[in-house]
Amino acid sequence: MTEVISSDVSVTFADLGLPESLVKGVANLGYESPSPIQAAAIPALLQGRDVLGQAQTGTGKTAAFALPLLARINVSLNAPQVLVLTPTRELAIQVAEAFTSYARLVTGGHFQVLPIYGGQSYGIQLKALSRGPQVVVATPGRLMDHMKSGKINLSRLQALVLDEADEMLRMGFIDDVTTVIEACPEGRQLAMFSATMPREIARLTQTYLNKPEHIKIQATASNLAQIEQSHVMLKQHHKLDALTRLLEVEDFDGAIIFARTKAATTELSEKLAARGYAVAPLNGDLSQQQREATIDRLKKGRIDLIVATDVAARGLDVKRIDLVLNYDIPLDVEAYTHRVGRTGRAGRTGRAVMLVTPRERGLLSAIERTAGEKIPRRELPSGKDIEQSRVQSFREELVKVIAEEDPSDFEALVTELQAQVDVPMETLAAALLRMAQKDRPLKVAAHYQDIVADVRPERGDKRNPRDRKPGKRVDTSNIRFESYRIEAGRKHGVRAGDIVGAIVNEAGLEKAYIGRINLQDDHSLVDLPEGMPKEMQQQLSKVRVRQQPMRLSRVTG
DNA sequence: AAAAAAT
Repeated sequence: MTEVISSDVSVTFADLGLPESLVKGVANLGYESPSPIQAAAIPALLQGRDVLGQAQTGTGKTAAFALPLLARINVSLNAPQVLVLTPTRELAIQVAEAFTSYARLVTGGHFQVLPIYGGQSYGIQLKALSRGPQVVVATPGRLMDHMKSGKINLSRLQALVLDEADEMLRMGFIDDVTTVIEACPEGRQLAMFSATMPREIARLTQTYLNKPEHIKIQATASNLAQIEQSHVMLKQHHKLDALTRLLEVEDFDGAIIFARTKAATTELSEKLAARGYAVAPLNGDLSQQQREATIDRLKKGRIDLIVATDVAARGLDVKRIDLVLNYDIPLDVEAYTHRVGRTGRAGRTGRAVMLVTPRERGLLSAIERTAGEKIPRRELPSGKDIEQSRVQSFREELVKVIAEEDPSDFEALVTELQAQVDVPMETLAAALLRMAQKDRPLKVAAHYQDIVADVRPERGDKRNPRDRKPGKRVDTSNIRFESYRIEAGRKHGVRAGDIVGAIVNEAGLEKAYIGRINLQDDHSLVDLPEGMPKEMQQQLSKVRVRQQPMRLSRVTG
């Protein structure tokens, strides 16, 4: 096994034995020197050896197999010589595009790469197949369809590649993949690539590979993708509000949000669209046309956000994605690595934030164990953070308008208006600011006030009714549940939708706070009163956990 | 329990 720790940076693609046309081809695409996986895999594949290649996401695995296999293709033979299998349709399209771009300068004969996948009309594929493409990149289902009807001839196949190999050898795929492997000619080369390789599947690879070169690129500071990972611990029903807060504060170009189910992606996408985001869902229930259009729109910047199932977890290479939000924690540990790897492509930096509910703690530690690193916890952005971020983007817009749109036309009108309403310029500007903020208030930070005077214990001790539900029998005999009645009204400046926080000690309720946060549609999250001593904050947050923060939906007084 | 992959 070749364990590469760091590779010689002075190695060039030409040094690896690639023909000149391909060296020029990659140079035209802006690749200067091979990445570690490329440096190790290209020579082995050129020699015709089987390869098991493992390297982090975003480090050029596609080129690591595409370049050497292209080098060995007979361009004047119009029959499939290289076959790549991928777990999703989009990946098949993407890998086919990569092959085409590398081979642009390959001349002599009629070179073609063909993606074969479900959801696309048979007509196009049959016509293209009859022209005898040298490279076929396929998803298993449709490929087998063509194999059964004799529309694809694999007799001249030299090499087969399993992209995302661990996924291709999993339950759902293994039968199809085995069928394809067995249909390939004796002596064909076999290569498997993936960023992840669970132990039980690694064992399985050995039954297919023939004396493989096992290449494993260890993550080092220089080749490890610079992805800043973190998680937030919260309750399920706070997730949507948490997400909108994160999206407001995190500066991003393109982002991908991962949800657990197909239904959740559509639902969440609609909710975000209603909040003004340029967003679309992506899942396997959408038509293939829609799926492709959505990715295209993300690439071209017509949308900035997609909400996806794990259909988009692997391989998807969209350079502008700089933020990955795991709205739901992935159920399988490998998926985490792949989801997060949608950012930080080809040496770029990225961020990944995951929402975790307390009952998912175990999953989080499982992920940390396999990833071999801690995913630090962070707090949610506070109202103050949101306020700062909104003011900042408002300021940027202001500067832009002054620089690019020349607002001097309005200056005379400003003078006139000021004279008419007869207020200082600051007041006028403040009023204009208030009008300009629309549904994203610029003043949002929570303002708390002490309302201890109106807090009275509710008559009698109440058992928490939730713990009395059958099947959830908890011994509550030693726990005293206390309720407090908080009457606050107009005289305290309290309004509907305001939030109550309380500090409780052994003697009972010590202080209650009433506060308001002006975030649109965001009332379920409570910000801690500013300037409170740290230990009091802890008590408050503890109370929040045990007794839901009360929300005054009706105001008396 | 989810999603993916042929129709």
